[in-house]
Amino acid sequence: MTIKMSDIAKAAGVSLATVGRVLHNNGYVSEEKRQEIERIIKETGYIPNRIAQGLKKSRSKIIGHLTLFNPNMQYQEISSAVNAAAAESGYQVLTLTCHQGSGEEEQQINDLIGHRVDGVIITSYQALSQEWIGRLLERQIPVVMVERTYDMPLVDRIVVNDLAGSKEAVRHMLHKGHRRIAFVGAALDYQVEKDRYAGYLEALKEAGIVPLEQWSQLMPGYSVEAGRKAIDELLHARVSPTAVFMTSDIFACGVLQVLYERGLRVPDDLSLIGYDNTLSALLSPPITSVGLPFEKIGDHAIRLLLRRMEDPGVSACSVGIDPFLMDRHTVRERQEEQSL
Amino acid sequence: MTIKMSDIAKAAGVSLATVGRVLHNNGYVSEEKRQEIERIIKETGYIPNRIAQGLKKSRSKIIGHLTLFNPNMQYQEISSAVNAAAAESGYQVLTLTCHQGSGEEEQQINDLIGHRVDGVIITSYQALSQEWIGRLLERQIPVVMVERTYDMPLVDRIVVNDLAGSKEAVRHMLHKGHRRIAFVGAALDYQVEKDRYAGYLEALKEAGIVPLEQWSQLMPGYSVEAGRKAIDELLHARVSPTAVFMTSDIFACGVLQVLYERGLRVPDDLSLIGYDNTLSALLSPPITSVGLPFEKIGDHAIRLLLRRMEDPGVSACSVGIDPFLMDRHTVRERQEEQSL
DNA sequence: GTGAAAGCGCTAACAC
DNA sequence: GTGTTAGCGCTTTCAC
Repeated sequence: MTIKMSDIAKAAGVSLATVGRVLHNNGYVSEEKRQEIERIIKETGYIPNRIAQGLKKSRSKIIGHLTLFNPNMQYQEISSAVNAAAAESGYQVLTLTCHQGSGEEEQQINDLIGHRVDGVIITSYQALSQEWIGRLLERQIPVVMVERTYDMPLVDRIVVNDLAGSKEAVRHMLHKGHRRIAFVGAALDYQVEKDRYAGYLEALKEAGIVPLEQWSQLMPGYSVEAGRKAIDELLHARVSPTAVFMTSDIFACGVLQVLYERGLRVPDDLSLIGYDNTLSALLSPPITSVGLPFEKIGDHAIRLLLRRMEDPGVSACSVGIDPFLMDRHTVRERQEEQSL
Repeated sequence: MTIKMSDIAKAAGVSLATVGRVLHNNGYVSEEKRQEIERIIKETGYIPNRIAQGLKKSRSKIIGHLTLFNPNMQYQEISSAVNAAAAESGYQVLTLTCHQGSGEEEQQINDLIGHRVDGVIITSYQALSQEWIGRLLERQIPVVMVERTYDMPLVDRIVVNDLAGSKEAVRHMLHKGHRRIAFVGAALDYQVEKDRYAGYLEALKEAGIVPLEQWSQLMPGYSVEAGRKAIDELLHARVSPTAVFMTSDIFACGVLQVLYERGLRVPDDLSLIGYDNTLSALLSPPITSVGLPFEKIGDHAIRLLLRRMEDPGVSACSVGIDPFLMDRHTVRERQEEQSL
């Protein structure tokens, strides 16, 4: 049998309430008894039963995190940041990792509700429809969405300024003298990808460049294979690009593989910039990538959740996060005369 | 207010017990009432409160998973597999990710105990001393260790047959005609690394080869940087190797970077095999790697936990898992006359 | 077939 | 300063 509060009380010859006062450090307890109770707690290694606390207080002190399994590591990074931030506020995180398109949503949402989580963070969960989120809201469970968000009342959002991120990346290429710049991204079904594509187009527009249609490779999803296909197309373009901006490091993996096979070098033969700043550091060569401040994202997510727990009716807010460019020198300097 | 069992009972005009019988599908309930109760449950979207269930049954239906944050993705894979296996048995997983050497252990163990997890899976947690594991055992919480294990009574283990894995990798190189084969691993503080090194040595011994001391690069830890340093040493060896076996894909990242910088190609100039089969598929070129069957590991971990929950006194057992060689053709065929 | 009731371990309002 | 007590939502034994 595990030791419980009443055991402590009995051993110390006091009531449950007094033990409770010592544990929560509130109310008056004589110094003498306090010492004695603390001694017994330490000695017996008593740890309060969170389940009982949860039942009593209608707070589980557990936060749910719905995320995707993904070969890229950004979700792992966010998950880690969320865990750390939650722990600081005395919460634990129940992470449910969904495999895209698996139809596990209902079960997962029910599991979270069943455990009476105090809030839910949804990270880049493309597959999760508003209906499921509604199930949480009905029950007054605060929800924060990260990166791929819906504009729903009562749902707070953390929005990465992807337009600025991709614009900065493409501008970096422009400053280095590139004018034939290609884009590799996923289908424009989601806001993130729309923004990243818009950033690309805007930066070019500022420079007075109209990109060839062939230079925009919009792939069905994020994968190494998609990266391979994209670069294959680009290398066969009527006018081939001198630089390629990709909306995910996972595309970069495929791109680098094809270049490697053909004996083309980065940045000598082609300049590259990726996105997420996760895998990019591990590749050959390590590539410049747009990075996200993961800890900041985790902190904000928890903060928004806590805010809404205190005041469930507060109107939804949207926190903007600025990405940064992690330069690993994979954009080559080009001379004027070389440009198109 | 969330809806609860008594609400269902009231709406159906029956007692709590009858609703309970319907929910758990045991005991006799008239078909009529059953239908009515089921209808109301569906209509109201009632979801049982796991916290109350947990308190009553002294079972949280939560399993703890202690793991490491790591740029390699093996833990993410294992985590995913554990989640899936747990879900199949009606459990959820509370994953606590530790950053090596951070001293978070006590807090994390206490959190798990506080939540009264029904069992704990410990994955490759080099930093976790037996003392902390003892805290769990004292409380009769079943523990399964994966990969880096201690030989403790009542602790079940999942042991990867790393000796066989690395032996197979090195034999593969030998079959292809290599005789100058180098080893890049982490310090031999842990059994995994000892086994992997032993497999390397045994395979060479079988072939009657005595490796140069310089060919064994035992690095302080797993990192890209360590991979870079190791290959640097190997390229400057008195007699340079034609093939390199690495105990982690993360080393391969660094190795490939250095080779790339020097214009050396894989497998033309150097043959490579990695370990874990995670990052290896993403690199340029994708490299042959020793892979672990992650789902199997997750399944076994959960199975062992469930077994011990039923029968806490059962003697500790150790499940062996065989790795496999994922061939991506990064070991070049060598002619006889080229060998040493 | 169905219901009443005790109690899981803890919290907090209230009484002394 | 300290103790008593009424639940939190559910399970399950026992009685009818």
